[in-house]
Amino acid sequence: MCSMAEYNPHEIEPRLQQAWQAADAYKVPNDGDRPRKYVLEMFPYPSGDIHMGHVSNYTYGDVIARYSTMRGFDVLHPMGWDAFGLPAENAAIKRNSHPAKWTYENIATQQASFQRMGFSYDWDRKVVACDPEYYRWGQWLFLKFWERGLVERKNSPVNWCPDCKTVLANEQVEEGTCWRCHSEVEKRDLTQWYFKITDYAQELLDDLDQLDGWPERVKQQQANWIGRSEGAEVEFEVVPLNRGRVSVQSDNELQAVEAIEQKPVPCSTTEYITVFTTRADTLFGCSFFLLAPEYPGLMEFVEGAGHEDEVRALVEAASKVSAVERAQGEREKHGVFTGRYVINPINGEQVPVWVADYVVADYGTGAVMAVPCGDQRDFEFARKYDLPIPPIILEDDDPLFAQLNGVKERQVTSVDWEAALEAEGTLVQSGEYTGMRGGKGSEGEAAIVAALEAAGTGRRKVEFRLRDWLISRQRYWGNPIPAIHCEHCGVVPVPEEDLPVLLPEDIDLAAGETLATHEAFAQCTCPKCGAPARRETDTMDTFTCSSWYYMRYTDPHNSEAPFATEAANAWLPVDQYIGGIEHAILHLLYSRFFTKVCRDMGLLNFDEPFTNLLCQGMVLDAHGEVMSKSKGNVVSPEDMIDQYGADVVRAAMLFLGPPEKEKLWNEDGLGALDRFLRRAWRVVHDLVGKAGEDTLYDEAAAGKEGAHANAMEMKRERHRVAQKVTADFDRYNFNTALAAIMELVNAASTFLRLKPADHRVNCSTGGPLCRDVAETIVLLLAPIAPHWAEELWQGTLEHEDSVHKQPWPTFDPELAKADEVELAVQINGKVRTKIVVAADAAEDDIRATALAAVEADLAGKDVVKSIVIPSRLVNVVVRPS
RNA sequence: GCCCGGGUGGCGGAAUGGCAGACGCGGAGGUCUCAAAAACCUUUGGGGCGACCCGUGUGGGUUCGACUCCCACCCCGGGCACCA
Repeated sequence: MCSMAEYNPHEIEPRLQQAWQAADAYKVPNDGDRPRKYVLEMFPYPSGDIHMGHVSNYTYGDVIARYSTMRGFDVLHPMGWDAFGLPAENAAIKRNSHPAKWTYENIATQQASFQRMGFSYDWDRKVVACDPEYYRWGQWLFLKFWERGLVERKNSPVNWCPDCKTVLANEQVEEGTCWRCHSEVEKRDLTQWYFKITDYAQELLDDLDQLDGWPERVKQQQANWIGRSEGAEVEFEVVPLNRGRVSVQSDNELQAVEAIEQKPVPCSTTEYITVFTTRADTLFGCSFFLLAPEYPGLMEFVEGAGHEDEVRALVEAASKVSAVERAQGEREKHGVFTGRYVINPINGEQVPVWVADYVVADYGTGAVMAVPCGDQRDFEFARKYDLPIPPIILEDDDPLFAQLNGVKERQVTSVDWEAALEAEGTLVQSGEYTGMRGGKGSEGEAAIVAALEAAGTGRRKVEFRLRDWLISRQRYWGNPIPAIHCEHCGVVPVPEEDLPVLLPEDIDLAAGETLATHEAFAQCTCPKCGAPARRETDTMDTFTCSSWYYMRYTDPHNSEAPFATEAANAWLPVDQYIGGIEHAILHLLYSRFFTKVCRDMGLLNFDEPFTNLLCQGMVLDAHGEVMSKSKGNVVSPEDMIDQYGADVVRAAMLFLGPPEKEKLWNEDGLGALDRFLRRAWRVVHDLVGKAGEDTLYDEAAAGKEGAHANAMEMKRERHRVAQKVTADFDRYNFNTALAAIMELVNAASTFLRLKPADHRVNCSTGGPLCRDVAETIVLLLAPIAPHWAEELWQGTLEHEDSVHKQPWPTFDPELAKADEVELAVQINGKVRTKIVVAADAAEDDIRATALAAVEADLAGKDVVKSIVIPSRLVNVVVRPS
């Protein structure tokens, strides 16, 4: 008997990592003959050292990848870096250095940490987004998108971050602040580049239904963000200024009439203003009409109507409201009358046009028909400015309903309600539609839309909240947009053969130099006419880089195309994607969009990039607080590896709880899992008879009898646990899988202790049961503690090959079952006693045994019935006799 | 306001409608030791000497039986939000 080596991760881990690297252990071919599985974790931003979020995310991915390999798959498990972006640029400016230097240094640091963690990546497929060999294909895709009409350059109000000195996409504004630096964003009118993601809005929404493997909340968030509304657009004819109004009903209108008389009548170019509404059923209740302060051509529209000054003042005031304030929700509404009128197409009524700051300019048409009786916002506005609130929809128990039920013409012109009726109701004072049900998608709505369609003044319309994706950034460290501005030819794409447009390396960012001021970069010739021209100096949003990197991994060295369609279709879609919930909208939505466009280009043959999505919960400190430098509660993965080794860190992370839940990091877990791996290490040694002198057998406690029973129990436990762990791995419950492995180790430990001395000889010289238990423990732990398992497999268990190339342990469900089972016996659902019966006992026998066991409790009661649940319990239902 | 999650011991967390609290942390007691660490053993939801009683956010319901399903409410977390 040789002496047992102590578990020493600090010696084992570096040695095995080198061995794996030397053997290219995790390289996967594109043309393997095993079934394929693509396991992918969201690639990191190289922001510095790795943190606990990385440890969590990539440990899950690694365990799933290793498990999948053992289950017989060729597993694609790559890693790369999302390397463009502002943090690198800011760090470079601060240190008077270059973003590339900072980025590549951090990549080296992170890669070393990942290797120390024992992650099984195919490093041959490493993708770095700021590498020209990668970003040239991002430019190529941009050109292809452009050819397909999915690139647009337009002027509109955009979100500008004054700190980051760049524009932001809608998705990158959080409560009116920049998602990175949380400075307040400003609205600016700028000409920018867009990807027309809205062309895919409907499909992006519909296909969420295909994503059975995605968390419900992520799909919900995307659906919310896309924000589909079914309704109708309705055209309101604009009353020309010179026609004016005949009757005057309010002071506001009186002012309007006076104004018209004083001013020359301009020639109106706008004949109709279109609105979008989901409540066409309430059209008869439209008593005023609203335009957003940012409504295009607003000032021309009000010119000459006598209220220009008020309108201008309101527009100015609205523009000063900060995005943060705007995001704060319910605010006091402000508006002014414009002096103009439009005609309600359903009843020919002229209604006054107001400008109101609660109308959102970039949703629908920026114009709204106001129905104060049916919309709370319009109601509040009408109250504030003393505008009429004609009732056209009522609940049947409304006192007014008795009076207006069936009344088609307007009798009541305004009501004095507390709030609008936004629910369903019956239409009144609504002409021929009176008496119909009103509400979203109601009978009344359908009838009125049909009438508008017949009259040509309205039609069905679907609106989306989703805006086009603003992709241009006024920053250096990004992928240059491959476009050229020519005085003669306009905006021209860079010819494909000229790609990549290389990001110049010589730039002095600290001195304020930008691509726009970098003349050597900006000056070029027009590819169409050859005249001197200027290059586009904006770069692309980094999210364009992360929208297709998972495609590149399938064919990372391709110099002819972003990837070979064959390779991509063979591996993709990603079978298991793993990442943080913070990307629920941004990255996941953009990637879905890219996939659909690439499909339409014929590059891919599937609709959705990620079949299954695991959103891991955040790692918080022991008190549930987010870890941050400012709070000083950040723990360093490197320090933990130094102290305990990677396998302990991995196991401790997994043991915290189920992956999708938030995890409270507790240092005690490291000690616990360190103890466990050491204990399991000793048990494996003991099982195969390599126990040292120091191994403690409790000879006194060892029973003289029952050795056979103990062995049977050990065997049962081995099969039960293998079955349980397999099921837990399949549903990614690694915490309970670990708990089950602990039970197996505990059982083996007990088995060794209780085993009579003469049996010990049998087992300790490699008895088949002990060896099977030892190998099962090692194989079950192999995905979680890869170094620990490899050392035991190749060292203690003396196998040639790697444990990570072994098939996953099998189990026999029959052997996992006990011969005898304990059942609870309940009376009326309360446990009274327990009985032990044969596992395959007949139901009637169980019932008889149970009834006999509780006989004393049944005195004076009638047994109504008894329910037998095999292997669980017997419930005797009684009633007093 | 609308839409998703989630409330279980001192703590992290387990439980296809079937004995609530697996596994681990922490606590208590013990073995070994001159002592300590390590390791190992016993014990540990609350109450009661005890037979027993009470316990999964609250209140109802369905069921032989509910942490689990249904209804209402409270609290916590997240998303959207003046989106017509």
